[in-house]
Amino acid sequence: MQQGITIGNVSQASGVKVPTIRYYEQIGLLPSPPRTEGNRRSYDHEDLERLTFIRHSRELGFEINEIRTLLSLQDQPTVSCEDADAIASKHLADVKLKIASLTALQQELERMVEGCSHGHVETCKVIDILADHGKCRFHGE
Amino acid sequence: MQQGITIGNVSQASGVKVPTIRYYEQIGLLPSPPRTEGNRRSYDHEDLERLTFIRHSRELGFEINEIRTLLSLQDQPTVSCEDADAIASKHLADVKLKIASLTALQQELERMVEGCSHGHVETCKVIDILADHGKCRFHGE
DNA sequence: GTACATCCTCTAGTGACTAGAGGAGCAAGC
DNA sequence: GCTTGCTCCTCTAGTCACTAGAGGATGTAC
Repeated sequence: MQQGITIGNVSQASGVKVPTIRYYEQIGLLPSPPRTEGNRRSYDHEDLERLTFIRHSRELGFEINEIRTLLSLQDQPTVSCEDADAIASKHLADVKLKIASLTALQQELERMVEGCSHGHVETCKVIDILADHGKCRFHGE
Repeated sequence: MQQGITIGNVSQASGVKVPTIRYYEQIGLLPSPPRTEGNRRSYDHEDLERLTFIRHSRELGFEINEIRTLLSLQDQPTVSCEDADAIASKHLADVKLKIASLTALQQELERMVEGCSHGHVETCKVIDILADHGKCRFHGE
């Protein structure tokens, strides 16, 4: 006789906000749980694990559709994990690119801020660099 | 007798797409240019500079509202550049945080991908780490 | 004159939520 | 039993910075 977990409790336990949980149900990422007599959602331990999986994946920057694939893979333990590996590898490559781009950006911003004369806008390096792309060393993305 | 630049040309020159230029006009980031007899937008060199400023700022990750402030600062050259400096400094701090977070994430993803057995999902590190937050060393953001 | 490119306006869609309205259910204290 | 206050329900609309597409007008090259 296992009684269900309320959405509030599953939210606390998983770290996913209540409206977000309902949103995940709406888009089919989380199965619709049974309801109580009073029409409240009633979750079990498996739902909590699934939500934790989702939250963790989101934290790691995976998109909802990638998570959809990862979740369906998790449900089929005997399948080859090639797909999961591909998703993670692609994601890793993206992250590396982003770090490189942000590092270049950081240098440019530092140059801007350090160059700030703390005087008038006329002589401000911040505005100056933004206005004239030629003075900028950042050409990332 | 200076004749106006078409939206297509100003788009090419600035690197901002045509619909985006119209969008910027709609939200009041770029002033509405005069129109030709045939109702086409007619830009001048100043508009091009402004657009370049916007594009560059967006590339550097500034938000539209920050750009609004930076642009209005640019228009008042005798004002103190404190505000511009504050915006850039805050942005720099954000970027540094993001780099730190992404670097932790990168390590975690590398651990996932390297640990992949290239076998079945059952023994796949990728799925394993996502499912069990305790096995993950990434607690960033 | 006829293709074809470019332009116009307008509405709606994207991703991943978040906010708010308006109402119902439930547990605790009096 | 009754009130208070919390959690829950559904639904719609808003966020950010664009992007896509419909349906039509204008401009230009041959």
